[in-house]
Amino acid sequence: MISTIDAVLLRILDNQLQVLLWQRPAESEVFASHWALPGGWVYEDTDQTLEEATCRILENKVGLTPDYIEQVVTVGNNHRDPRGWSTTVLHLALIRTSISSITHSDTQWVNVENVLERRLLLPFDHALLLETALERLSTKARYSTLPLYLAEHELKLPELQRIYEIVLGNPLHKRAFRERILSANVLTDTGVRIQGRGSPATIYRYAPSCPVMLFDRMMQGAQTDLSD
Amino acid sequence: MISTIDAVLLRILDNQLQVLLWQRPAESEVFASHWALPGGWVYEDTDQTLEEATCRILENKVGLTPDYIEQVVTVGNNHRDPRGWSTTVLHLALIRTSISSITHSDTQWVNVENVLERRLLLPFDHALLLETALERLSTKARYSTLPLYLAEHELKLPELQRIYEIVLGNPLHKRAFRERILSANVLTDTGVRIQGRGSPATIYRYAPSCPVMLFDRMMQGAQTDLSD
DNA sequence: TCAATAGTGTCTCTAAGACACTATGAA
DNA sequence: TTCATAGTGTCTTAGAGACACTATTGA
Repeated sequence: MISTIDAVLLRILDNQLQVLLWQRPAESEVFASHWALPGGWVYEDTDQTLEEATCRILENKVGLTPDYIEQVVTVGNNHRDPRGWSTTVLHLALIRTSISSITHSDTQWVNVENVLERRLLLPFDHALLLETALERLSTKARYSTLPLYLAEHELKLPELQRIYEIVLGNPLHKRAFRERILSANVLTDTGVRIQGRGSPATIYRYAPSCPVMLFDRMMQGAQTDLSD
Repeated sequence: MISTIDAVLLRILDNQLQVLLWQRPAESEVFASHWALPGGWVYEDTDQTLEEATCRILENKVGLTPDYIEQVVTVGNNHRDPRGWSTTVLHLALIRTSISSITHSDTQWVNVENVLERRLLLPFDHALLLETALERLSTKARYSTLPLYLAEHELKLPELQRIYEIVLGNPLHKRAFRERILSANVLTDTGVRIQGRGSPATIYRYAPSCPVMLFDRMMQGAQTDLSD
């Protein structure tokens, strides 16, 4: 049995979700040189656990250490790989933009839209895997602080709201959003105020190791098109 | 690599959650004749998908076809099986009591408490797997109609409330519970009223194939000890 | 001065929680 | 008649959604 690990590693750039793709080696038996989700085999001799294997693959093949990794689902069947029965453990990984750029040369960040709208075709069932991981992210964004892992350690609330809106695909109410996030008690006011185009914004900080906090209501988002 | 599927199959009897255990063969290399979670290998020649393999294993080894099966997590590491690296895809399965009894002779239903309180020791990491599956069930019970799959197709609302309370481990408010469940529109009033000790209860019916409906608030349960 | 941005005040609405109440029928 | 059980009425509460408002500062 072919047994692999795949990762959907996401970041936010220019108000868009981007996924990291990895170029399959030119000597691959199938889909040679195609751009795919980064993945690899478990090395039973050196990896103690699946989690360890996932970290190793991301560090070695891609060169990144994401702030957050979560197992999404395991897909196994006899048609996803032309070579025969194949199983993959799919992971969702999030990284903040500021540390996302130093990757290996056989990788590139692409807007997820390009894959979703079939402008960029991925091998195997990787498009479906991407969709599954994105669905997990947007579902959790409705009731948790998970998208915080896409933000910098020091951030402005409007920035974080924008991240949520990108992940959810719809606008949010500024008032409700602020109350919600601040009530989770993961952000501390640094006291710094940053001046931009308008009124100065408060800079908050979150602990890199802070847990994902859960709310007990889902956010629906705004019906109207106003986010402020 | 040893790659298996395991299932936590649950039912409710006598106001208790029960899990189905399966006796490992006497000739097993490890944990021979021990009671364990039912599981088995994927047969790449005959199983088309992981889901198919899961159903086959439950039908062949146990003799049951659960109403609901969901993948929970995949656990892989080098210490869960004394023989070496081992991966298992854990599933949560629910079955209604009335069809749960005709099982193979090398199986038995036991109260989950016996495992959780270490009165009954399971081999490998099966106790941990059981806890993981139970946590998934109780988490989902807080915001979905999932526990309906533990109930009969025709049921009284107080019965269903009791099932939720067993799964959640705490009492619920009758008023809020009724509104919630009925608002999900999965139950239809059969018009039948059943008389028991007290006032006659309305019999509702759910479609065997009805989807798990999600609420957008979590149920907290009652602080006080009243459920009616 | 004006436009863009951050942030607050406050009203409504919905569903959960709290609790008392009525209705029914077996023991 | 009593009491266990099913089911309803209605108030409170918390938080999301709606929307208007003030405050600050760069262009």
